[in-house]
Amino acid sequence: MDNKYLAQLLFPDVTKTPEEIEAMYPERDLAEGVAVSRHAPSPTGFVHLGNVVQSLISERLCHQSGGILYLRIEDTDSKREVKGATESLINMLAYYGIKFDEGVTLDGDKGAYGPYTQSKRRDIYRVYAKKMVEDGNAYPCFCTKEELEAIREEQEKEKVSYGYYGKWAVWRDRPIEDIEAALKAGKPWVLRLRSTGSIENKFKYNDLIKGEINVTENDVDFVIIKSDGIPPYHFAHPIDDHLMHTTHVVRGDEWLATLPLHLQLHKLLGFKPPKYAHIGALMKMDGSSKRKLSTRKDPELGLAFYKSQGYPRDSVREYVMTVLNSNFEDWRRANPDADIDEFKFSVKKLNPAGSLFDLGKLMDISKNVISKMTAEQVYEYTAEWANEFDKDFYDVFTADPDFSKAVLAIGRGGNKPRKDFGLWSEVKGYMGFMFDKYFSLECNYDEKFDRDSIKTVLEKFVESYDDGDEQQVWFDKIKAIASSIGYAADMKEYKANPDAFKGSVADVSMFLRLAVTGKLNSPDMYSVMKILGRDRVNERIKAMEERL
RNA sequence: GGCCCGGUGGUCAAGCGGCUAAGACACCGCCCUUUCACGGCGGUAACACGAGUUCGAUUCUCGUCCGGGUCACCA
Repeated sequence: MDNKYLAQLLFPDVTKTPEEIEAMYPERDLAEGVAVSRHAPSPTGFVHLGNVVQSLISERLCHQSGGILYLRIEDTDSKREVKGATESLINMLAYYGIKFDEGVTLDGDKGAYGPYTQSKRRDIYRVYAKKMVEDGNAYPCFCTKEELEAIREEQEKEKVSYGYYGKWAVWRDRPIEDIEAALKAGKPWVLRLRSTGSIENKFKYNDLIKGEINVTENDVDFVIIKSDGIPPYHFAHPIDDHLMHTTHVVRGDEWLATLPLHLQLHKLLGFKPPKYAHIGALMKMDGSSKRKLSTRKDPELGLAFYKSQGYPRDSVREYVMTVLNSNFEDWRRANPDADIDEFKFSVKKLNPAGSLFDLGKLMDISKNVISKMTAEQVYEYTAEWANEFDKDFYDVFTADPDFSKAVLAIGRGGNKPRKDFGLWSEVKGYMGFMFDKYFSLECNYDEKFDRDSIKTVLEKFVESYDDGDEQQVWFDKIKAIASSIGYAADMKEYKANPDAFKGSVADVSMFLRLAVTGKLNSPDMYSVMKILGRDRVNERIKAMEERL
């Protein structure tokens, strides 16, 4: 068959040559060993934690070596595309601190290797598709969906592996006349790879993460140009990554199965394949078994969820890092204040299996991250979060910034900061009582304390409270009250002989705490009262007296 | 089902032929404490199973089992 003739027949619109395209994508001027990688999601409208994991690995790989990271949008499947998805993708990745050097941005493409959106690269792909035909590496297939289904059914019956290969590849060796006739009849067609591989041939491949893996050559004539004229991922990937000079590809290990195909395509196109790093998928507990995190089934694990729950961006990053590199936590302990990017990330340390996502651990990390922030930072982040997700609280919280910041400053700083919350959404529960609007009694006094004692404590406190008192004076007064009603003023004394007292100064403090904050746990009472001011403190305590 | 990947405590995770098998989270105790916290100390708890190689296997090999992934004109 005359391949040139066939190529012209199939792609009469393609006039450019691969050489001309190549000329538009010159070698990058980078030192040897520098990584160029990309994050290449498809705009399905759902940003997953897996996106952060993947992009973070790529990002470290690139920036640690002084290389380039770019964002490419893989939208070759128009059916799956969701409007506005690209935008939210960009926003979300930016929110979590992934910095791209080039690629798609909110203001269009940035960089000299674009376009970075696959749907805009149709003409480029077709040049290579035409070349594939010219080289005898591809041919048109006019099978209908029904015919393909029939083939599959037959394969199921014969218990052979599925796919368009060997004798099942019915259009692979059709004479040119048949093709011309089908074309003339206006039948839709796809372009298929004329696979040169055989499942008899196995070879070893060295994956950056999985190490040496056994693979079998691909013998399936995969579709490389769909009937809409656009290539599927398999064909767009080698072309894009070659032209954009990608050196490292980080992707989920669901791609492992098609690695032979990708390698084959690179070879046929005359490209040098990038290094692949296949990472295990993030898992989730489903009943009693693990399963891959699914975009369909687990919307609650999308990034939008974390954001709306108020997980600090830095926490998510720290958490992902601990999952990726087990020595990260040790490093963090040794360098508590270092920038996360100073950590030496290593792909070799990546766990080849998928990890189960651990919300509890994330929360712990989050609490630590927040505990290291200044009151100012906590205020800003909380306000930012509340402004989007809890408007009511936002208004109250930001009405008097200094007041809020003063509350947030309690127990902050020093080397043993409080760790009360790990989510911005928890700030309201933590300090809401400081605002009359949210103040309420969340619990009540234990039955074991007699009401008269409580009442006496409250009364005496109001009588003596002066918000100008130094903390020591303030506490001495509380101690005095404790002693006066038979409660131990000194914890040591109380512990030594608990039966000699009705309770301790801790209990007395609790009486006051509940009255003033409505809770059993709260930041330091002295500071709380001082910020609240004498009037409001007395007001609340008196209100409590009346309830008793 | 075929093919591929994986299997250390509840979870994450060190370990690369010889260890009482790290550490972190969670959980449970105790201690510290001028309240609430923070913190400190300690505890429960694991090499899926069976062969083989070896003087010796969590580490190597094989089989079994289990889990996951993939078999599209989706990525």
